[in-house]
Amino acid sequence: MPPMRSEGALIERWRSLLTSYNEVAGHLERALSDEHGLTLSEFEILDRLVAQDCEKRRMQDLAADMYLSQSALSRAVARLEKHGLVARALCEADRRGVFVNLTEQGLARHTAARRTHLAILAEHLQPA
Amino acid sequence: MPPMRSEGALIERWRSLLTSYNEVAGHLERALSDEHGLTLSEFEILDRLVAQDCEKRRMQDLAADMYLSQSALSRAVARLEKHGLVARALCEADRRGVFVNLTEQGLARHTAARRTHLAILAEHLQPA
DNA sequence: GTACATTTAATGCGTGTGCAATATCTTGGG
DNA sequence: CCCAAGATATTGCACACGCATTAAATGTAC
Repeated sequence: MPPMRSEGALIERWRSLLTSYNEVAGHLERALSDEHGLTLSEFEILDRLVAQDCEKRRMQDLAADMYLSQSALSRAVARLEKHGLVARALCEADRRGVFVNLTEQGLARHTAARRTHLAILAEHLQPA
Repeated sequence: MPPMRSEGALIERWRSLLTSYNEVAGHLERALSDEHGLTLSEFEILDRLVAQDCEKRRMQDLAADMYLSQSALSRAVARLEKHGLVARALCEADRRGVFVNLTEQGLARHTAARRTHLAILAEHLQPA
């Protein structure tokens, strides 16, 4: 059996994580939605697209370092495309794959939203 | 302007929080649902009911130290009641209020689910 | 005592999510 | 060449959530 003494600490850390996450995520989602019309997931996708190099923009590559399920990612990208922030393109080398490319609008939106993002983090993410 | 040097660290801490949360919450929700038919929120409600003293079981008191919105809490409690795990009772002193009481079944379900909860935390919650 | 504001919980509604099933394409074996 | 197995992305479906609204009870001012 695992040591009993660690259970309390384990739960405490989880509660702390849960509280911190919900505090920050709540404010972040509201702010991103109200000020920029973006879901947190949508912002995270844009954030990865501006950072990653061009070769790594297929759906599966996005999915690989995100927390979203395959279907949620697919729909989030569909929403972004519908609003003109990304463009999907067939991958010619492997026609099963789909490339996701940032548009000018998408880059601009991310740049604007990034300010809000940082402001909310500075305000609500505990320093330790 | 805030110091630029802190921005990177801020984002890094947020990313870390996001990753940890989703890792643990994902496994936790699956396990609680598959093995005990409980949502994470429902388990958290039960968990608070077994811990709090009798005077603090009104909806608003539950809401006070939870991350859920008022409506989400209301519906979660409704689900728990529908499955016989809690019972709602009118508060006679202030007939707007609603008391939430754990049933025998609710206590038993929590006891069982708690094992799963701890096991998942031990397995997926990073030690630091 | 009646009218208005406040508090408390429930409900209508739209939406983002995960799971399972599906569609399309690629790869490997015969 | 063809067909089964695997990989990749999308879609059907049920559901938990938040926001805004509503319903009911309490409190307050006149």
